[in-house]
Amino acid sequence: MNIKITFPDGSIKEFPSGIKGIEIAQSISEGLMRNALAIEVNGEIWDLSRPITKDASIKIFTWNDKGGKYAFWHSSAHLFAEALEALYPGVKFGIGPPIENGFYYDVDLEGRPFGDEELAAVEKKMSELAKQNSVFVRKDVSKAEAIDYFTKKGDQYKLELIDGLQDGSITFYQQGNFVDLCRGPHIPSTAPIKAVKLLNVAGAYWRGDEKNKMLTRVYGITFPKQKELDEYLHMLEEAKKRDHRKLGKELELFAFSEKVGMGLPLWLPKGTILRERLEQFMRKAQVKAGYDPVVTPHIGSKQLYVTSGHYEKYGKDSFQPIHTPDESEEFLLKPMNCPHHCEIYKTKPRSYKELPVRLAEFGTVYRYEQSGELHGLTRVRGFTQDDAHIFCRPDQVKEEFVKVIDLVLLVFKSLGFENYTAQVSLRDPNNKAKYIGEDALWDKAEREIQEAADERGLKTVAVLGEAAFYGPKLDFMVRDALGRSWQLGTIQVDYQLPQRFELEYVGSDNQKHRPVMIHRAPFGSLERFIAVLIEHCAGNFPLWLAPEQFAVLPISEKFNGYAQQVVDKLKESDIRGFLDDRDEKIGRKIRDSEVKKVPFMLIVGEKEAIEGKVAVRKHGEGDKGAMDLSEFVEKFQSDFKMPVVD
RNA sequence: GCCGAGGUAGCUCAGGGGUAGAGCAGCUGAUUCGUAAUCAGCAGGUCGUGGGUUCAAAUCCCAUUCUCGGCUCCA
Repeated sequence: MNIKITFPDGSIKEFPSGIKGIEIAQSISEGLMRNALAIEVNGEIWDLSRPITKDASIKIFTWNDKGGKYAFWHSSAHLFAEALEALYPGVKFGIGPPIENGFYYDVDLEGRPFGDEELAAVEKKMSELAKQNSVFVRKDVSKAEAIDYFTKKGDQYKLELIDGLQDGSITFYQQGNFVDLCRGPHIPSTAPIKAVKLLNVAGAYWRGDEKNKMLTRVYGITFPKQKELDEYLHMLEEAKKRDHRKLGKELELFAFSEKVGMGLPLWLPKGTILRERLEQFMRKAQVKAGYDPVVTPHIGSKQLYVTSGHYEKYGKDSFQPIHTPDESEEFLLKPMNCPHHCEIYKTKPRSYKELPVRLAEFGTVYRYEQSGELHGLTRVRGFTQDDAHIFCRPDQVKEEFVKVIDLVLLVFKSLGFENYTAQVSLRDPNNKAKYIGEDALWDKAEREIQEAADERGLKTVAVLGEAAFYGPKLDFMVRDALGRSWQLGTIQVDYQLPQRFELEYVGSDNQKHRPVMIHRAPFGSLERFIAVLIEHCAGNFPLWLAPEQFAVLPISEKFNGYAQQVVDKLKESDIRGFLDDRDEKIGRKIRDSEVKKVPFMLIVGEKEAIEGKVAVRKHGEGDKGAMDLSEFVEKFQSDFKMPVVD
């Protein structure tokens, strides 16, 4: 009996029933057969050795496909497990999935030490085993068989996994002496795994629950060619050079001090310029968008946060209350600006005619983050949000939300953030106790967010369990140099705080109504935004943001006088820079400014002094030739200016 | 908070029981120079902190703190 196989290009061929993926690959070309790693059959990824018995649409995966890489790395995880078991008999295995770059395996070494030396030994064993070209064999097993096997082996983690599986849908995979509970798919054999690197060891709670035992997670990556591994490792090295913590130190943007306290950044003069430029940019954009700036204190009475619900939710895990000499008073460092803004809203009766009221503040907030969470500027304990709260009528929610989306997109566009993900952060439906408020309002808010995103044609990804405790969010996620994803901009619809603070407005019907609040921060926090910005531009900031836009470099001390005039004139035009009047050769001065990533170097010597010119050199590009100072200013004027805010 | 690895001069790093090292940065002097490092000299550290072992500790042990990689968390 024949079956119909549909190829990705839409063509259909007939094959005998029971044909294997690898045979289909062979029928196309010998080359494809050699490179094939897995096959997609009707949307499911299969082993190449699994017989296909029904009509199917197929796609053959090679190393160039994500599906192919996943199968490759999944098989590599098994190879790792095989090597580990060979060296550490009795080791117990958790889960070992492929990930975006490589794979990991969670293992229980029962206290046996596992460091760099052990890593290297396992790595070596993996390469040895790979060369044996063991075939990955898939085997259907009954639940009883599966339980029996792992009971004998004494692996309680696998037994726990089997417990959650349906009888009849359980498969084992074996290569060499190693058998694993696994749904697959796998590559045909271990031979293609030519280059192996175990990257690091970390702790990970079994099943991601901190109440469970912590297992040892080993991260690794493999490639079909050594060269590809070398390139990957080189790429990692390059990414590390863009790490904002490294550049922040080198470019003197910010610092941390043990004495000040962990997670409390100190902004150095150059970093402060950067920060203030971004702040000015946002202030301008917000004035145009109808926001009113406000300022509120850094602390607030405990009662404020009891009202908002933050105290109940985070009180124990926050900085603890500040006490006054009169013991009856308690104040909290503000972890949020919204309660303060609610109180501003309440300072007078509001009419439906004046809504929406948009209150904006660069509010510095303090949150007690767990010590292990702190990470450069991306996760800190004191940071400044470009916060604002929009108080509007229910019929204005969508329109206001869309306007905020536009503002976030303007920010991202102005700073060249093109690779963001718009994430709709929803409630975890299985854990509603984590959230406050009625279902109906949550559903409404979630619907409004999705509609607003759709209206702007945003491609969104919905993620359950990521909502704030008072409402769903639209989060804009951006990756850092090492591919870690961070939340920057965020927009939230909130029906809860207006209730808790009993916010009201008088409608056209002369009745009291409850406004809706939209929380929003396009940058998110200046700290995190700047961290990601640094990594995006590798410290080469857009000219309008650069802390130092130019350096004037005299050829020798004889021209320091003229050089100073140049500096003064540029400063008059609000262009930032400095004079390098050190007794050094020009090559040295250029090098130092290049290393500091100063956008423009203006070199002045005898010729320039006589002609009243500057020799312009652009960072990373080189000599642009001599020109009048006014010509220089004019030529790059648009770059010096802050992006136009529409 | 949890698991693991680290902390030596301002920075990057060597040294792993026997008098604290290098390069860069800094300071002083010489040099006055044309597009990515001029030369010479000087100075700089209770080896994260606190205990312990030892005749002797940067080095070995314990505790603590901070940093790094993950996990959990993230208003």
